[in-house]
Amino acid sequence: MGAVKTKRMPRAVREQQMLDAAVRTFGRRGYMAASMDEIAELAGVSKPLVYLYLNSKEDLFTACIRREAAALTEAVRAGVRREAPADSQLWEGLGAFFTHTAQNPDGWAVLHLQARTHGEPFASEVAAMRAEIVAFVTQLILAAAREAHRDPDLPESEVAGLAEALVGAAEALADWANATPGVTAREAAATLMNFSWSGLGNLMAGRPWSPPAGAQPVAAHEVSG
Amino acid sequence: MGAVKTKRMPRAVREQQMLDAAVRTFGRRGYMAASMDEIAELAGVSKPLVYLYLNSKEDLFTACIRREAAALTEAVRAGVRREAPADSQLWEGLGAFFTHTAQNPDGWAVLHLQARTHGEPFASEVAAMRAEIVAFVTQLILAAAREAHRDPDLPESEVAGLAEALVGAAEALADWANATPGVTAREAAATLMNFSWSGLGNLMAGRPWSPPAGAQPVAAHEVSG
Amino acid sequence: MGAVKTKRMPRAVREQQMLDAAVRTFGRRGYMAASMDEIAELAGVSKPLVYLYLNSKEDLFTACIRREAAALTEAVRAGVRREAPADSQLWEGLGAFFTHTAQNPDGWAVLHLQARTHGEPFASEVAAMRAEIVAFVTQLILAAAREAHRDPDLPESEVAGLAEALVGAAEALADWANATPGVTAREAAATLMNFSWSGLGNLMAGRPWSPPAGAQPVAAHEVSG
Amino acid sequence: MGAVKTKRMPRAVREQQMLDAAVRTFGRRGYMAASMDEIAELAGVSKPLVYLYLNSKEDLFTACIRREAAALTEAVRAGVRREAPADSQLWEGLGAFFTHTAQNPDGWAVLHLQARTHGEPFASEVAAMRAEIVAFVTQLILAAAREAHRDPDLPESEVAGLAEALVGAAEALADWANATPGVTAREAAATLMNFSWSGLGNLMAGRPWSPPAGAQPVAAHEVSG
DNA sequence: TATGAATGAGTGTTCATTCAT
DNA sequence: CATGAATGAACACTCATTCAT
Repeated sequence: MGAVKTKRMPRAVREQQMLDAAVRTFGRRGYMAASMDEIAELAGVSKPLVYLYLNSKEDLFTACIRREAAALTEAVRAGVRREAPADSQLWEGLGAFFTHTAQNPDGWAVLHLQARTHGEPFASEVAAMRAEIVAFVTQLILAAAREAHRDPDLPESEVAGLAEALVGAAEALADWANATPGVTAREAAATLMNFSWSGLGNLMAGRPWSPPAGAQPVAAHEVSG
Repeated sequence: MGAVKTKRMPRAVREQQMLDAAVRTFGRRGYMAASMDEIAELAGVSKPLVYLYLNSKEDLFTACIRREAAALTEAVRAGVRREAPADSQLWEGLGAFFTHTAQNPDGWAVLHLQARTHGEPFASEVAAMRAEIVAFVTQLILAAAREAHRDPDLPESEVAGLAEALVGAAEALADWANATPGVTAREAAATLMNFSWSGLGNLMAGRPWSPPAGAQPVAAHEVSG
Repeated sequence: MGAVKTKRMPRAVREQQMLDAAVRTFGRRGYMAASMDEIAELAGVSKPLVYLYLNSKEDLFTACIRREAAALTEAVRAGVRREAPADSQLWEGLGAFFTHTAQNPDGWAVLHLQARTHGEPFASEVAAMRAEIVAFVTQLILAAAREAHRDPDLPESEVAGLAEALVGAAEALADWANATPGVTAREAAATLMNFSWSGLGNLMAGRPWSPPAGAQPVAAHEVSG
Repeated sequence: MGAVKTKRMPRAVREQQMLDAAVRTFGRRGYMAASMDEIAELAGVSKPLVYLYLNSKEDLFTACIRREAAALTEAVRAGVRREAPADSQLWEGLGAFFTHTAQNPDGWAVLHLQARTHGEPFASEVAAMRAEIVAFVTQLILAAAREAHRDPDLPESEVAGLAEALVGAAEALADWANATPGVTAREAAATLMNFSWSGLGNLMAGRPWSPPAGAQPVAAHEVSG
């Protein structure tokens, strides 16, 4: 199952192989239960090489967190057209988010489960990424208020709480979609848009949210597949 | 800080002391980083006694999960008047939930962080509790539809997704409230009710949700205290 | 060659067994080349027990140094009659010193070779013991001057240097006596008394130093053996 | 602080750079704690080159011992006028010895501390050099006896012991002088001449040894500098 | 000549777990 | 009922050493 044993690779390539193996192992076993032996074997290299390139288990885990956090935020960023209306941006962002977490379950487990469970310095590493996302959602909510020609008389902390709730819901739905066969990224995004934009009250009243024309909730290749 | 060393306690009492120590240690250090030595010392007993009563680290952790899961579900159950309208029940349940998680941060960490991060058999143990809560919320949503005199033409899986989203949002807000000084259980519950019941769209339109008369968002003793 | 495997010893006894094994191993292999595995095996216990009782390799080595330093200074102290003339005291002290180092070659190696070669905190540990001995010799030299009814117009630092030289000569002769079959502690002591008390010049002139009546250069049992 | 990285040096030069780095590292860290990585980096070359030129860590250390032993004996030899009286030769030899050890503390540490502490084959390597010095001192003592027109009725082994004592005292004083600010090589030599030539007894009687006219206790360039 | 890439073997240390009392 | 004494098994980490280029 490990990578084919190829010898004499340039350092950059080997490092990525190691990070791949580490993300997979950390994501499945957890930070402490993962052994450097197992990671090295899965990467197809000897343990000393892992230490030569990545210094320590702690540094290796931190590198995993950073790489996966960057990949996730980049995926969301790339999926959102910043000039679109607020609900379109949210719809697109959620689509990109659920698509990415579905395609990278181990990376998602590292970020969402493992990094938060093993104290400093890992927790703050992933907290920084999460804060970035929460800030983005907060801006979206304020933009929606502006678009509705309303002063956001909601206090700051109230908006922060709403953004937290939305992000938390998205995280839970990502786990749920990964664990429930047959639920696509698009469906998860639609469920969350309905929930968050219309609210349960409106849903009950028969007024669901519907995707704006032209919004792209998931990557093109996913739709065609 | 450990329990005062008293001799000859009845078994049930000793066991609770051990579970107290274990929940605290597991919640703060994590499952793997917690050592049986530390737990035994914190409980004020010798290590062999922990093994005599609780068999193994795995069994001890499982016992922690079960006890904390039971305590949490019981707290929510006790906070909800089952004959009240759906939104009242949700409001009361959320109040009870945020109150309990705020008062039991270690137990909440065991359930929400540690138990889910260390594979089987712990993950399914806590998944069972979570499924129970999700099922309760699902029933609430269906009841709300009935109260609104609408057939729930929403497909089953759609409702399940909504319930997952709501529960996920609640979990995130519990962490947020615990980490943000000055946010009370009542405020967290109100934020989530607004978010989930009215939806962001209605909030923007100036139609927030407001607590029904007679609903108790938090346990009575909390209000009086 | 290891101690007979006896089970369930009281802690104090086991600790001495471990120190015995450690002194022997450190003395022969050196601090770094000695492995905790080897020490544990030689002591007839498992490695975790060594750690349980003695904490770390560093602490174990420090404990060895302290025990051997205490034993050596105690042996010298016990061999010297403090009310005797200065040269008698030196003669007795040297006898005790050479006897002890001959009977404890591993302990002597720990003190004289290993502890000084591996930096702090070991070096200062043994330096303290050595300083004590140098101070004792310094007092002896000053006492000799007083006995000769001379003001010691030798400057302080000069006397310190003489004491250093005498102690250094004793250390070298201890190694030499241990390495040269047939050289007894008594002979080594006599050689050094001649060298230091009479000086080469006097020896050449046919005026060697001779042991004062009643002085005991070596332990009684050694003489009879 | 390492040598400037210059390419294409002749082999002999590169080898000396490596030995310089090795002596410094071995002298400060000890044989086992010194890593080939550190030595290579300090020498400004890659690790394989060190192995190409010097074969192994053991061989490298042996080469260090040999070079430093040769340098020390050569320094002493160069400082002594072989046709002078015995005490002059000793005085000059000691001066050269203390000067050299003060100027080469790392080399002295290698010879006096490290090489003797790590077993064969290093111990016998340095023992050979030491034996040479002891033999030289033995000859000096016998020559002094001849000069005093006395048959050395001292037995061979007695003279050997005296030489051992003198050399041991010199070694200890070298360490002492290096560790004690303000003690010069000349003072150390004078102290040891007094101690060994006159003896404590004569010192007490007010008959110290005094340097013969024309004797050179330290290298000429030191005096002028 | 010179080196970046790579590893086998071993180190100190920890921990869950079990006896004998 | 309760514990001091003890260990098998594993883990993170390091280092001398060697290829392939």
